[in-house]
Amino acid sequence: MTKRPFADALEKLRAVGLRPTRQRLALARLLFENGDRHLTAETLYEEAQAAEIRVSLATIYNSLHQFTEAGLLREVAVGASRTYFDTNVSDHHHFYYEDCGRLVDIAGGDVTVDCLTQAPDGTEIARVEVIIRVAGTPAA
Amino acid sequence: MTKRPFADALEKLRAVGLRPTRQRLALARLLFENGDRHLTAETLYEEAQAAEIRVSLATIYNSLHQFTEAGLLREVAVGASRTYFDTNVSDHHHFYYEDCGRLVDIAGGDVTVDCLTQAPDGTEIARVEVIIRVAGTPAA
DNA sequence: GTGATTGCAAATCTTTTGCACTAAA
DNA sequence: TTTAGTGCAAAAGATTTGCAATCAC
Repeated sequence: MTKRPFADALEKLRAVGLRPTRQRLALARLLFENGDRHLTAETLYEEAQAAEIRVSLATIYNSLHQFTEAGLLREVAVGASRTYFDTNVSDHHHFYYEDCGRLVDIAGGDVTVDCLTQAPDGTEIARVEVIIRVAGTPAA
Repeated sequence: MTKRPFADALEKLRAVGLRPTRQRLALARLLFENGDRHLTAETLYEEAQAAEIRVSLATIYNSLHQFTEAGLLREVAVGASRTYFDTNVSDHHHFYYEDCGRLVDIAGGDVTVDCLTQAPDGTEIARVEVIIRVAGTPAA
């Protein structure tokens, strides 16, 4: 990590043109100071409460979407029950542990996808998403 | 298709041990008589109403899940807004048109996935799901 | 008959929205 | 000051649940 957590979060927000409010700064620190993470709005909300950060659930949702739009987060679609956000925005894929609902990154280079079928005219590929669904729970 | 739609639906339900009620038979016919389809509970409900089939939304949900558990349908996770069900249960993947929300099958053989990372001990791969997200709307 | 299935309406859960209040520039 | 951002509480949308009525066997 870094030794200037506050300054880093500030810079991160400024870089994408988001006004660095108290809430956004605090959430950015929770999100980005602890390496690659996968979390839901509810998870982040609980973390914020545990850290005594005063922020509403509505603001959590707002921030998650703004961060995503700004490219600081990525949405991962695993199912219809809730939305996961990934702090790792580099090109990579996921294991999804169906029994515990956990997501685990697979490094981008470790998965190769070859598709013989073209996207139709007038369209272009936005992203290729691979989810490897796993039964059972990882030891970790 | 076939020339015995009713008998086929009946057989399909019997084969998986689901009691062939009026509702399940009618839904099975809607689902399986028209080739490969991707639909949501709401979509199927509207179709049923259009076809003058008396069935409640709760029963639609029940049936979709029972059919899925029985292996007659497959759930496709594209996002958190709603659940899609696919009548094609063979090994294949999907294009997802983000602008119109449509799913299109990609034949199983047309996508190759190579993963160098193993699933952890004590777990096993249930399914590999590839979704190619496409911006724009297909001509069709 | 008897247990499975259905329909309805209410409940639940996640996410969004409207709007008055607060804070950043 | 001026505009963007926040919190609250209500609304919305998808799905589930409880339970009495109905149906398949």
